[in-house]
Amino acid sequence: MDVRWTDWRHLTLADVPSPPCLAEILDGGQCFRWRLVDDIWTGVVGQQPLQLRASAGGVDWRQLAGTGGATKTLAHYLDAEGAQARVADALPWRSDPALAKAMERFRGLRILRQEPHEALLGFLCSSNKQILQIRRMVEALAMQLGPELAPGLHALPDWATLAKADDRVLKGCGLGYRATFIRETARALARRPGWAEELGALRTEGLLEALAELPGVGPKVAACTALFGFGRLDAFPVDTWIEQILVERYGLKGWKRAALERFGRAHYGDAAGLAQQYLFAEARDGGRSPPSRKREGASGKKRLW
DNA sequence: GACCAGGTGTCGT
DNA sequence: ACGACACATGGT
Repeated sequence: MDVRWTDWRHLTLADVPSPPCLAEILDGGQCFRWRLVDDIWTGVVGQQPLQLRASAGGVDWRQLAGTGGATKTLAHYLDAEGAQARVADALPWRSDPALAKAMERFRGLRILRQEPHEALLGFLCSSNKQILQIRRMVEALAMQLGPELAPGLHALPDWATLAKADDRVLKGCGLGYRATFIRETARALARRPGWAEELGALRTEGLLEALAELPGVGPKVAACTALFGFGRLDAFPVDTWIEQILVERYGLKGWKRAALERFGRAHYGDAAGLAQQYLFAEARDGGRSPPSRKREGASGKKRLW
């Protein structure tokens, strides 16, 4: 349990997130690899264990003692130079009060630059599950099948490992019926190690179609993988939360998810996925009751982060 | 115990 | 093409 870390270093961020916003970035449901203990975030970026904490002007961070520098990795992962802040300004917030409110409340929110592998694996676990449960599944997969990088800190398993994994081990990770999705997708991708580069060469529309050919990948998981794993800011995942907020704020009752996805991409434009992230954070913020078909329970007051 | 969860696959019309 | 339902598991 004894992990040796370097001294803290500072990373300046172009658009500084507040501590709650940093929590939303790291643990709001776009990524499932970070956990918070005593104001310090611990996670794994690719093959690199890292720790983060909020800091004036950016974040403080450190890595395992004796490992190669991770400055560039982290700067890219967090979009330190602020590419997203610039495209965010092109979103239609001037004419869209709902979006403007969310962008103001979550200033500094950003899409993490995850690897395609991590995003796909994480969102293969996501169907019909709460974010907390997804994080536990991904953590279990790492602990059970991923290479150990430091005591208690594991990378995610690769597709070849997942393809060969004992069914009982997968089920033991709490995957439920998703174990089949993961095993079958792993079998398909283990045979082509260059899958991410191949798919990455496609335009977003083609990327979404290609991803959706994988078992367990429908429109929503494909959009999340494109957005979070391939950096396609024009991808627009529509889940229960986004569906609710679009229906509520734009009067789109009765619209189907495919139609809502088209609406989102048309209305928000090239950075629709970033707009989605603001709306998602807003929808889940403040212990609002989840989008329920039946009741608006007045008792649902828990913070998920 | 019933109901729900950042959906998807598979059936019926 | 669209709607309904099952799906494993864990939490409330």
